[in-house]
Amino acid sequence: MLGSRIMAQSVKGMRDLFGAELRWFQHIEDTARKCFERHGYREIRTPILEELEVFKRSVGDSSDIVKKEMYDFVDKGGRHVVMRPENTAGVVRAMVEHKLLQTSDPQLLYYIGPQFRYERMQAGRYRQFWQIGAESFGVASPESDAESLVMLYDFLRELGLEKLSFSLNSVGTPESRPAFQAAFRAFFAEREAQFCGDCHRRIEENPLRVLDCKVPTCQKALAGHPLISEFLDEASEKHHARLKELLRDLGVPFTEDPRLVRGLDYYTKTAFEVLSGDIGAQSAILGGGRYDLLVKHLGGPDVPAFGWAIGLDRLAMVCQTLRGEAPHRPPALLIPLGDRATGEAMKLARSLWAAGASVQLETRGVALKKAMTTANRTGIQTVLILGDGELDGGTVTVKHMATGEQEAWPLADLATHLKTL
RNA sequence: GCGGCUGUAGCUCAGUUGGUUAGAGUACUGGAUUGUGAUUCCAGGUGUCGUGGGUUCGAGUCCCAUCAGCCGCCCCA
Repeated sequence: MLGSRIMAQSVKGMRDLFGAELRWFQHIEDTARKCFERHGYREIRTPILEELEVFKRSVGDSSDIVKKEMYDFVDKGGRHVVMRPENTAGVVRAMVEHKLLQTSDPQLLYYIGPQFRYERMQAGRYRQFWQIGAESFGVASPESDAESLVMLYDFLRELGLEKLSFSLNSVGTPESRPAFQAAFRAFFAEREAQFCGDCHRRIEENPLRVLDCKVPTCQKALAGHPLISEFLDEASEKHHARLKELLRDLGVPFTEDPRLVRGLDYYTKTAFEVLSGDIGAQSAILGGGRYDLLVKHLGGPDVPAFGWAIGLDRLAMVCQTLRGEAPHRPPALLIPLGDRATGEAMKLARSLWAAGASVQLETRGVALKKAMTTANRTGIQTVLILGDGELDGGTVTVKHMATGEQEAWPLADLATHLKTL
């Protein structure tokens, strides 16, 4: 690299995770695993690269994701592959490929991993972003929707997000939707001139999204528009009514949003999302719903499914805003003083590690003052000082950084003491 | 993809109508205090002024391009 500099900069939209933010990621992931496993969900990990066709057939050709946001390329074997823009399609593909749905047993799965979309950068929107999601296959009942939503709700509460509320809607089925779409198109045609250019595009590609338009004149023109709920088939309607009843009984707060639609084409019946005001315009932190036809559509058996995905980057942002530092327990710092103690400290630390205690060992051989400064900066709460005096007495001097208090602990009790901190 | 804003020390920022040696706070390093941090005092280096080109006797400052980030839209997690 003579005469030139290495560009020390990550690729646009890609970022490094470390420090306080990564601690939130870790805490959220740990909490998710614990919550989901408790419900009987098991982890699945699918590849980042999938065949293009997987997303074309699941997410939908007309979606922005497939039309312009995918990292796709032709590999050396001539395969047109995509870095997954979401994880549901890959999970379904895996379930079908491994014939895991040739059973009447429900299959409950969750995933945690990076996803990729080529989008314009903005706060909370990255080109590599992380999602946590859960999918349940094989159960068509509203009880299944409710179980999944309760798990999600309890997970978010465990993270301390108690004020969030779900927006809920039913988008019906392919049988019920044409009637609604026809009515909606007719409604649109009557006042066509009042709608913006984007809406004219939407009415062709994905009519439901016209309901989402934020242009004030469009919202005005939408007054008295046909509601999806007026066109629902009986099964969808009963399903939706029962789900709402269950959620009320279970104390899961939700508001009905008859205009709620989702960007992915595969949803049927239940659709929901949660927004947060804490992250600017990038306000959707999670979304999901029922997708009873996707499995069959991807070549599998006719198996109903329900699932959702959370944006981990945005969730971490919300947690940081609401709660500041992620909960974490830094280890104690063991500082040896003098040659004799330096040798003994290593053995002592080893026995503490073996006993399951958390101890960081000061190995620089620096002055106590210097080591204390480091401890203070690192947020270490407990410092263990081991010098000649302590060695002779079979103790270690323990300093509690918050109070400045010191005491002598017998070496024999050290591990148990540390674990109760 | 569309519209707008910003880029100066590790961090937060100042820097006059272009003017010669680029500043403050904080953080950092050492000392006051050789076994005690966060407080106090003293001393010390903070830097391709995002990058490249242009205008000019002279550019952190003006112009163009480019890169990165931010805000709104679009979309979504």
